[in-house]
Amino acid sequence: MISDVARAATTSDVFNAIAEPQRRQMLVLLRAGEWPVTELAQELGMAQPRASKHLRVLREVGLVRDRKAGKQRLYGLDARGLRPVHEWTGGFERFWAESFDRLDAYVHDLKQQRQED
Amino acid sequence: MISDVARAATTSDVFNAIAEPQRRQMLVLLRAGEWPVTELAQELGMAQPRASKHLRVLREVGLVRDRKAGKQRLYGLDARGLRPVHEWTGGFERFWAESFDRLDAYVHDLKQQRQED
DNA sequence: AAATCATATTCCTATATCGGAATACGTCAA
DNA sequence: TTGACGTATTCCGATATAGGAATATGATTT
Repeated sequence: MISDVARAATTSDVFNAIAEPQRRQMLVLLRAGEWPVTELAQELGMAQPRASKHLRVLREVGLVRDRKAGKQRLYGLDARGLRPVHEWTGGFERFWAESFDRLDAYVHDLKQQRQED
Repeated sequence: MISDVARAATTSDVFNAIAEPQRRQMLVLLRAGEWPVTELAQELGMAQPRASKHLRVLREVGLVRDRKAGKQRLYGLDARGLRPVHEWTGGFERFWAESFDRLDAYVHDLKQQRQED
């Protein structure tokens, strides 16, 4: 009996995929073009199996595509999946400008509060 | 001896904080203004402790601020932390337009390849 | 102080992940 | 076929979470 409780969504969505710093680095490198696993690994200073695992996650969420190229396997970027993330955060754009004022007010209130304690 | 290996970064950064769907929903609700925990929980159909835990994560990464309001504690949005995410994904903007073409070509190649197998 | 309402925390369990090491798999060349 | 090279997978171990339930903490009112 496999309980479905505990950890809801997993690495199978883009938000989770890019939550890992090293995977983000990989995506950045891939903007320059296609890379074989080994070179990516070397560039990022990680062992090859580790690179392969991260690439697998990226592939599973569709951020990366691979194709055979002789002995090698070249990984390439498919950035379309990042668009929803960009748009989601974009929905907060007007707030992070606002936040400054609001925050100032907030901090001000806090100080008042402290003095009153 | 606490090994530092295993899971690199944790919930202590924004990317991870927003990797959780429910936390994203919270942030969206918070755009409408400040909310007490209980109402947020109810709106999202989750128990109060759960909401508190998620809010704690959001607070720790700075996406949310709270202030006392009588018996209640009102949570408010501080969207500034989302800006880096927006900008990071924005760095791929020109690629997700491109991707269509590149992908078409890719898929085309794939078909060729399959036929040759 | 006691009761009450609002929120945070703790304890426990199930699972998800990351990393390393070893190894399996695939492909090309001799 | 056998090497050799490039890449993926499997098998650990350690840790990070998420959720639930129960409980502790805070603040307000009577």
